[in-house]
Amino acid sequence: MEKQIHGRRYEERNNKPLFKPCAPNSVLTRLGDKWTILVMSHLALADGHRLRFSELKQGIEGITQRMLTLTLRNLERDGLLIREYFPEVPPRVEYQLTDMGASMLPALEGFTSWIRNNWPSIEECRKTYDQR
Amino acid sequence: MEKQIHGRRYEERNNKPLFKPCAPNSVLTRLGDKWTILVMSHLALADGHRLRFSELKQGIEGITQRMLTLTLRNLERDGLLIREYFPEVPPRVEYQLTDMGASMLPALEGFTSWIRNNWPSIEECRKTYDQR
DNA sequence: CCGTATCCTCCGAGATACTG
DNA sequence: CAGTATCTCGGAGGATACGG
Repeated sequence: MEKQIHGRRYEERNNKPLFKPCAPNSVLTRLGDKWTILVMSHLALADGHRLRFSELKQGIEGITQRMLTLTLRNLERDGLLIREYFPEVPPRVEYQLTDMGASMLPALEGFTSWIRNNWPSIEECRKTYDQR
Repeated sequence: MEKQIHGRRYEERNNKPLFKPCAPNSVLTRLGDKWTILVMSHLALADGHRLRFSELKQGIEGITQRMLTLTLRNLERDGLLIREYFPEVPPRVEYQLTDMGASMLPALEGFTSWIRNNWPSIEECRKTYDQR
């Protein structure tokens, strides 16, 4: 029988729960990396108005060309944004969120506010734990 | 001036947004790793009833002693669970979520369901993208 | 039983340089 | 302008062995 706790599926074997790693976790993994949320937030702020590569780069402190490219490619691969290439000289490339991409950050907002509310406590716990 | 989009803070410089990496993102990073959510889910299922190290290990498919230990230590460090050591022979160690820990997965549930709803589409996009 | 100690491999991610 | 191509380093995470 398939059961769930807080949206996480698990099996029951010999009356004991069994949890398994699963692929959809890769979505959380991506969101947890250093740049993904910043890129998506910048695009969300543009709100349908497309942004150029250079605009994104300037709007995200410390990101390198390479990491921006990788982050954008991953998001494109997942269908969260659309890349549009204009073969001009010099070249121009514009990015915008897909509908699915635009729906992602709002869906995350509940948890974002949990983090904001609990962050001071977490930081405090880390300090306490680390001094020993 | 401090502004926000979907709970993400950013600055405004020369009328352009500027996003920066921030420390609270480490919470998402941890949740994105391979084992953290599985460990927390198992503890959440126990619902206040404490679990032994070996119970956790048996209930999470494929986890090694080392990774379970590391995951538990990180969660303890963040104040999300409590570790209780009983100096018996053989030794016994029990774990349970703190109140903050117990509130975490429910806060994440909205986004979990977003993932579940959009996962088929994401998988499809990846396949399409990968064949070229 | 509940870990720690080693060793190893792989990949994320930064720095830097080059190009259509 | 918007990228690749290399190189490098460190840390995540697995396998295995040992210890209180």
